[in-house]
Amino acid sequence: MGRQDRRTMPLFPIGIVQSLTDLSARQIRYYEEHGLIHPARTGSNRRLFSFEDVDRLLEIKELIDKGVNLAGIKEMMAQKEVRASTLKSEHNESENVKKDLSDRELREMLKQEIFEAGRLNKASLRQGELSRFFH
Amino acid sequence: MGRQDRRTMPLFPIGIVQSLTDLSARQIRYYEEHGLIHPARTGSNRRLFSFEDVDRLLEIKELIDKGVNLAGIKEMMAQKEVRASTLKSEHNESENVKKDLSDRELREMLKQEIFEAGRLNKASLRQGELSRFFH
DNA sequence: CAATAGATGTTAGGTTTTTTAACATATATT
DNA sequence: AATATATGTTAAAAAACCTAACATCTATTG
Repeated sequence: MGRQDRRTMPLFPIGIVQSLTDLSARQIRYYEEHGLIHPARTGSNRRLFSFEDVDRLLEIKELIDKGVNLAGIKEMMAQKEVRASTLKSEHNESENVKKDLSDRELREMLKQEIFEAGRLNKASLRQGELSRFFH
Repeated sequence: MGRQDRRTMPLFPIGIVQSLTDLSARQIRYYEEHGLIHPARTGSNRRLFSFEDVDRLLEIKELIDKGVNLAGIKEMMAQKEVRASTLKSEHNESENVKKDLSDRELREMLKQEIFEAGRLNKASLRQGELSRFFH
């Protein structure tokens, strides 16, 4: 939960996001207009982007560079969403299993999870996604 | 090196830092004026704060809340600096030692380092420092 | 080929944020 | 009582951001 908050916490105004993604403000707003991203807003209507938003923009940019049009990108994002929630529900199943384990086993699994987190972190640096880069 | 860049990369305008730290802009600028933080500037002279800067501000805030005055905080920061560079040079020594190890040993140490990174991460969540929170 | 749709650039006018500098205030120290 | 410290408040200018409109370029389609 905490980790999700961090990925989705609104932090960056559009200017920072421009320099982070090398996209123009026009492009960023256009992608929002077409539902590819959903940045938060401040009380005074400024856009505020999370790490997750910036990640999505970087993915969008890559696909744009490959010649994929917005419809295609939208579709790919949607499919990715499906895959993610599938994985999540699978993960939840294994979480339920955990409920029946002994303390010792739990501690062992926790150690392993922390280790895996670190390992994944390292591995993901290669694919240039920002929030992973920053986590 | 990459990790250092991430901690020190200028990302946040002062407005975000205000909401992140619950300090007033006046306070933040005053602390800069007195050398407690050194935020970067954009080409157009706006302050841009890194995770490290925000961390420092959170530390400053804690000390302020404890009644420490700026001179005291400055001193504590300086001492902390000394401790950090001591640790760093110690770390460098152990890095030098590594140069003479076998591949197998190197791989083992790397695993251990990654694990430690994860462990430290967890532990530090309690003390409310932002960049650790986000790493 | 002409018309249309998609993606981005550019411009204009208005609002918000940030900056520095100055002055005000409250509290602690001398 | 005077001074120093820390912060608030205000003003004016510069920069960033907002929406909306119009322009341009490219690809597709009739």
